[in-house]
Amino acid sequence: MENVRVRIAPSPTGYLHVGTARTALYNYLFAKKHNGVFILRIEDTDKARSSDEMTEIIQEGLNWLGIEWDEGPFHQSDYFSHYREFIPELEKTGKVYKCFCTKEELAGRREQAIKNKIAWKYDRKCLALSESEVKEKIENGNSFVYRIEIPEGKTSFDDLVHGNIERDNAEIEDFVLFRSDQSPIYNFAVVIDDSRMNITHVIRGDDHISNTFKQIHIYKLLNKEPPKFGHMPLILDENKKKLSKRSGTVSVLAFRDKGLLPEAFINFIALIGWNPGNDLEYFTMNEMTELFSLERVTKKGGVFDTKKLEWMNSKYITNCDNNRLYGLLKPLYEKESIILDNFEKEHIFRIFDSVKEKARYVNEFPQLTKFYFKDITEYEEKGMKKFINPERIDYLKDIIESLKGINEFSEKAIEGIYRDYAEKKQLKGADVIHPSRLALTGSTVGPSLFELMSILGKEIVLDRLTKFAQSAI
RNA sequence: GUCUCCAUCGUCUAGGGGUCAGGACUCAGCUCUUUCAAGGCUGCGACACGGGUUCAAAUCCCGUUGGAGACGCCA
Repeated sequence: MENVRVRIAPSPTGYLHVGTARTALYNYLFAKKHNGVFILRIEDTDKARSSDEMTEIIQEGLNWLGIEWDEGPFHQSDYFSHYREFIPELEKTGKVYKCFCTKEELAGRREQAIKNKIAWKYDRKCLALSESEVKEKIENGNSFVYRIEIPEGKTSFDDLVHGNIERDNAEIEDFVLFRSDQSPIYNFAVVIDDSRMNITHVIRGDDHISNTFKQIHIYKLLNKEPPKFGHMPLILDENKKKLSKRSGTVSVLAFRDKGLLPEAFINFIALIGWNPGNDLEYFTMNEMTELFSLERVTKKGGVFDTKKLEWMNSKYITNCDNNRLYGLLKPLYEKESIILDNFEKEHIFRIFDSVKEKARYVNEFPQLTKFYFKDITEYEEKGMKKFINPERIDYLKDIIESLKGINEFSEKAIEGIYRDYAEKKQLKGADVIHPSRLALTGSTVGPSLFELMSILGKEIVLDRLTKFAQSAI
């Protein structure tokens, strides 16, 4: 494939939508795969709803995900005054006409049609206007929009994922091209932009299929060659509805803030609506680029399964480099008044390693590892009832004495003490381990006891254990 | 309502005339184990329905049903 040029054209609505992110990903992958160009274009025709800040948020989201664009961001609004330059050319075709129907009139007739159970479509009232009538209305200062006259026949295109899609033109209304203020309507602006930017493949969501028919008519009117179109299945919520704000979290950045790793998110989202054709489902962006093809995009809408996303994230966390985690987690720990820089990096890394495979979200780390940094003030009640009794406190006291004798406070040495003691006293390991865990972490769950003791260090361990033994009962 | 798209375990999906219909997430159980996870193993679990074509249909065709999307001077 030559000179592939693709784009995403999000409208800046305040956040980067999950669906937009996946569209961006597929476009990006497609471009990379074919050594093409991926363009970011901000669809900010609707001035009232757009701002620079929103545009930045979109870029921030894309950056976070590692989706890089080659050109842009371009702003549709920068080109705003140019669209109307097409009006004379359009009028010359004779396939565009002025419509003087007001919004109110239209709304009334539409309502009536619905009442009569007739499918509403613009009724071409103004197409019937004579030249003099048009002139008169203009002179009277009536405002008008431009509509396209859709010819009879059928419109079809060869969709890259669905195959041939056809629609009777009778189903397509004479839609508006320019508003009464001469600003272009979305479909027109898109065609002009895509055409100007030499977009070769328009890869977007299924919800644009009906727009595609309209856009094809605009291409025809302008005598331009339309690009290839590929419509991919929508991402659905748990109710199988198109993923929307109502569905819950749809903002990509919100997932970041929740503690997701971008690779996990990308990996997960790629798999809704595409697969490499084998059992592989854990891969990097580069691997994905190799594997990707439009032919393997599925047709059925896919549900966004948070459980699977969490599983994916936990896998990525387990494999995440400690240095990177450190950077990610530093601010999170600071919120808990824990300053990571006050400790040896090696020490911190051991702490990370001890909980890595438990975390589903990066943000869980501070809570999971709090006991390493702070004294224990509260002990889990259930655990106290279950594991603590006078006898066990006596065991603990014995163990404290033995622990004192260790020079190198290693996992192995510590385990030796516990095992020997349990054996000597004919106890189960659990009888001595659980109370210690409780004393050291305040909890019944956590990393391996011997590992966490070794990380904690002899001094703190003896201190906490002793305090506990003295005050627990 | 009209048009368009879609239809394999609860979810993501593989398979596209002959398969024990495979994998992953979830869930359950077992195992490992000092706990929780992780890991390993096992299990539950699907071709929407009805016709056709064919020796043979989850797979091809038609229909039905179901679901979704689009129907703005929004994008």
